[in-house]
Amino acid sequence: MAVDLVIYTLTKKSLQCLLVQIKEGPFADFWAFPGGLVGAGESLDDAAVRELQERAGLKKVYLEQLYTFGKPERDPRLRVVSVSYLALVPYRKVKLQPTDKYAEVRWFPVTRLPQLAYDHDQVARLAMERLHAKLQYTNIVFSLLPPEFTLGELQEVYEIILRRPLDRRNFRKKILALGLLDPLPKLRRGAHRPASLYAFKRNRPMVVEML
Amino acid sequence: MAVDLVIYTLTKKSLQCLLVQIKEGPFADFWAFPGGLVGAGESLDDAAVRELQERAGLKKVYLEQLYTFGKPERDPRLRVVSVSYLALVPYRKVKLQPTDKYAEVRWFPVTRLPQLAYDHDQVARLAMERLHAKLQYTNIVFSLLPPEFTLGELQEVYEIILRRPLDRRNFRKKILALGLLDPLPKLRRGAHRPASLYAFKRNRPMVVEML
DNA sequence: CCAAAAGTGTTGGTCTTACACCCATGC
DNA sequence: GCATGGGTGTAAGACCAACACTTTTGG
Repeated sequence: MAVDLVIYTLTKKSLQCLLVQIKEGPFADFWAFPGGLVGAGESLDDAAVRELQERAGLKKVYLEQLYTFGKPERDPRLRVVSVSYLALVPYRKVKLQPTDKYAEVRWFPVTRLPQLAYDHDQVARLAMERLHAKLQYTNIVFSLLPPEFTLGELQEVYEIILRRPLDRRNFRKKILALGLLDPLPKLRRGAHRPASLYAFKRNRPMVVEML
Repeated sequence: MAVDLVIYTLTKKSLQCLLVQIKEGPFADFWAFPGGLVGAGESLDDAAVRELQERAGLKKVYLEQLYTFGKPERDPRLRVVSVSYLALVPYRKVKLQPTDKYAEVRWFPVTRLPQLAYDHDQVARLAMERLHAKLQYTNIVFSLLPPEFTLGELQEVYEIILRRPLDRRNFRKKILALGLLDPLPKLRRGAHRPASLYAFKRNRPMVVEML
């Protein structure tokens, strides 16, 4: 009984996920999603939270169960049923934890994943599908963003994950009409015209037709 | 490691699910969703298919994984992680299989479920939510219907599961426009004006915006 | 002839999409 | 002054919801 975590974050204008390089066994040197066995007195959710903490030093981020993989042959050594989880973390808060459990731990853009161990290519596909879908009918995008952001940044997140351009005027109209955002009396100043900052009124997952 | 099945069917103008009455242990006499341990060399999906076969004498129906429940205390005797599945079966094809594993096995309308063992009330809630959602954006309704049906019957299925009335003209327009149905050169004759029969062109789950 | 379900179109409102120009700033 | 992203409105078409009468049959 194990959990595996697909941990997504946004950085360098791309969606990335955390992978670990396996040290030993038949999949040595392969990359995989981080995971580990579930403790005897531990719930699945607890195990996922713990794993997230051990890898990224984070608690209290968006975390949901994805799917359970249970083909007997998925791990050639012994039977391991694995419950996969999807996590969304804001890049700024992540502190990758040093560990000798793995040869390496690092972020990969989801468009350039290496070959994955076990059945983790299936996991990767499922996680992306789920993320796509949930982005459109829930507000979970907040968990990838810093507390304050511009509408341009918000739109950029959608464009990166959905891989399609959105019309700026329509996007702003739609999002503002939902009334999920508080306009802040501040501006983000940068190289160009300053942009108003916004914050989510509620940082709690809700189902809302976003697009 | 166990699987539990929420098996839905339609009969007597209501949505019903199959429950079993537990014989022994702390939940003796309680009703629960049928389920059982996963065999050593068996995949989760295979275990679910087997369980469906053992209870309802059915293969090849719609079956999907729902969610995995893994709180250590969910079964007070020993830790059992349970993977729940959702199945949709056409009532006419079901042959409830005799068994002495349970005190009783029978259909309950989903609106009148008894108190359930373990965490099966959660399972019941989740299964209903999933069914509601999937009915609207996939064509899985075909798995609850006989091969030939009238538009009135199809509409009735939606009304029963979604628990809201639909406008007949709009419903027909929408469904026919999707082009998923073949009109058959036959009529269903009954007490009143005969209705044309239809069949799904493809009996394979697909994502389609049905409503 | 009556009850019951089948069948059928139109309209108004809402929602979605497409589209172009000026603005504020840093360099 | 120019390059860059910020900010804004409108019009056409698609889609959706509401609505009532006639037909066909069995009993």
